[in-house]
Amino acid sequence: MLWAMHLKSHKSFSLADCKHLLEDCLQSKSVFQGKTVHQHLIKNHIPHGDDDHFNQTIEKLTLFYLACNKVEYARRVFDRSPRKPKKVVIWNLLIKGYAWNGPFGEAINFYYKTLELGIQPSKFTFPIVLKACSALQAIETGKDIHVHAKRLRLDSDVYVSTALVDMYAKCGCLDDAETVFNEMPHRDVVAWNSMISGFSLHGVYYHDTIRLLVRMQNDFISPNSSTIAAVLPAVAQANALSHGKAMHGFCARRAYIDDIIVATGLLDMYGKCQYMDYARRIFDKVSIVKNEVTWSAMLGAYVICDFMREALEFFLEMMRLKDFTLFPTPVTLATVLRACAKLTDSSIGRCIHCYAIKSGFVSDLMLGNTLLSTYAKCGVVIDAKQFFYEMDLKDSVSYSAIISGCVQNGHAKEALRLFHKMQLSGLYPELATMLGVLPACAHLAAIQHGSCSHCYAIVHGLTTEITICNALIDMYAKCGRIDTARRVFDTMHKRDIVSWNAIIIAYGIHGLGMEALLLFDNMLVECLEPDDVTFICLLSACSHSGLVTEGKHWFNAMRQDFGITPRMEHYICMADLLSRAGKFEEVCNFIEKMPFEPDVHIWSALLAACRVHRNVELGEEVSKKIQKLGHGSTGNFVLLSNMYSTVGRWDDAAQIRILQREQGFKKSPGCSWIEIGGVVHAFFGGDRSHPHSPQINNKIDELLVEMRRLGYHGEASYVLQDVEDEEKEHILLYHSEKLAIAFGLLNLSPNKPILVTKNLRVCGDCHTAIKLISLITKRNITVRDASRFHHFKDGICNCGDFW
DNA sequence: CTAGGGTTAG
Repeated sequence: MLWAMHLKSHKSFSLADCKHLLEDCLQSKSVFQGKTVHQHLIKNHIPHGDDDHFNQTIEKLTLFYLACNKVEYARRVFDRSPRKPKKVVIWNLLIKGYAWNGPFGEAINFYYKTLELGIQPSKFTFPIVLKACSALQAIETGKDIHVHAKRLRLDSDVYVSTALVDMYAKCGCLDDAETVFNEMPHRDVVAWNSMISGFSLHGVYYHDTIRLLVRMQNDFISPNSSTIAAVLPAVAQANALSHGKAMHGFCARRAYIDDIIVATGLLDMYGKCQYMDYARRIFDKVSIVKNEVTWSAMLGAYVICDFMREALEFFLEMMRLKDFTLFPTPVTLATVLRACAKLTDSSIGRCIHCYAIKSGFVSDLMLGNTLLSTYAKCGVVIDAKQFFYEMDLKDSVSYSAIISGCVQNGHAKEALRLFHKMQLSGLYPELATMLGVLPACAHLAAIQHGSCSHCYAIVHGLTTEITICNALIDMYAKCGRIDTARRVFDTMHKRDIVSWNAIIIAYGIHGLGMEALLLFDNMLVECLEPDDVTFICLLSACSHSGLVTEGKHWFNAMRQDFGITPRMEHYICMADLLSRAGKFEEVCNFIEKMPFEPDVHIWSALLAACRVHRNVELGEEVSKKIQKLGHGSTGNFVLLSNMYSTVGRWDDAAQIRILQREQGFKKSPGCSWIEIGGVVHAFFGGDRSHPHSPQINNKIDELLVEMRRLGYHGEASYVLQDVEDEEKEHILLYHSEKLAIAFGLLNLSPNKPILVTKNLRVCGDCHTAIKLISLITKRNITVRDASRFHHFKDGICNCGDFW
């Protein structure tokens, strides 16, 4: 009313009018009207009023803008007014505005500005500004402010000291938090809650959290619902079901269960402890209104407990609810996406993506990162990459996700490129980043990148993490440095089952089966329970070293002595072990007695052995079975065709190749690579694209002369094309592994070992040739192929010519 | 109160 009157009369407002108007604005929250009054005040009244008037007016304006959630306007009150208010209450208001809604740095800036102006902070200033410190994890600033509080003797105030405890705890400085906490003259429930939630937040301190909870009760302070809500996530993470149940009982007695936050916490705890029924019962029984967090937690419980169908149905149920106060949030969507990733169903993922776009959530960083990793986990790495490039805000999680996504889908080189890009963009690699980078180095056998990553991990204190060491063991082993892998293993102060599995298979792929068995014995001596993966590692190690008796023994023992039922993978290892050893009758019996239908991998293992042992009849039979299963793969066509060529049945070999082409299977080209000076050089068969190609070919010709003298003639059977023998030798000479080795001989000093990596299995002719090259050049040559390491030395390969 | 990236085997 007043407002309209004045607008019509074109009269200017008096100071009293302004105050009235501001009250009015505070009620209606009309920013526009408030701004008009603000401008008027600056023009006409603020410069002339006395201090009291000035302070009152500024306080009202600030309050008004903050009530409208307009911190930036509130700030303008300060910036534009001709003098600065001297009352700390007013400054506290603005600091509070920033400390609650950000940008948090401004809260700290304004705090220091009050100091500059000689205004003494009050006991209300400290809790506010400390909140901003914890939001920014600005521990140094927090400590500085702690000193100020001490100087003013405000640090013993219960509000201030609780805020200090909270700040230290949230910044991870639990020792400092506890010191302040212990020095408090008396502690109320809020102080206890700050301390407890600090420990609870950093999930690793579960026992300290519980210890505090007990201490709290000894102090005759009873936990309230906030205490329980703070502790439950830690209980959930620690999978401490018995504690969780006790808390459930406690909550029921105190009727805390009617608090939706507590109920959600309990539900989530049961879900994470795999107690689906209890979780659902809480969800159904809750008498108060459930919010979107409760729904998301329930959805998460379904996903964790592996009830995927139910999870998706539950999500649809939530979408169908005709409740306009309940919508899926980014967290809900991220949880459904986890279900998609587990189901490897990218089509549902795409639907969620669409929904996210429609509801304006795509720019949510957490959701974006989940979406990105879902695409990668579903194997559609192209979509993952596209989404990654289109994200306008990326953090280290985004990079970690795309790096792992690339590695898991076989794009290791791309992963290293992205890692480099990440560093250029000023983001710091974290634990999870390195857990993506190290497997990339392992895949590429890029030892220089690998050891650089190792250095990075040491400098950043990551080598205390078991997971990092496990990845390092694998990386060194796959880069041919079995000794370094062992050193990492030996110097770990704590090992888990993955560490043992990694080192066992490391020896396995290097053809050191006896060492692998010895390590397995050590593991049993240390009273560590082997798991199903351990036996896959062990059996595969036996297979690579032809340890048939030992393999059979442990295969039987795993069920009888360790209570582990063999999975398909274990049967595949056994089929591989027996057939490599040429025990065809035994392997056929073994397959017949399997408790499930043999899959394509079983037959592939057998087919590969048929080629090595030239067992054509069985090979043909096996190949028919593979065809029947409809799982023909390029590798199997190649094996069969190679087998026919080996025995000189060229027509049949050609027939298979035609069939392969008809069915649309392309042989992936053989590719070998070698890392020199941190650069990975890759070669394809007959490749002349490398700048040093002439020198490489000269080197091969030079070697050929000596190899011929030692009786080498190209093993024509390894050439797929039906061409003249002389030409065959020519094709064989420029196989990718030979090119890479020649390049290594040219570029590495004689005392350095040569490591070449190949994407497929090494070809038989190359195997013979490399043995001779190791003899002629007196060099140790290592070739890592798709399944294992071949160490060539003095004309012998440690695989014993079986691979 | 719910929530993103992650080591071993085939």
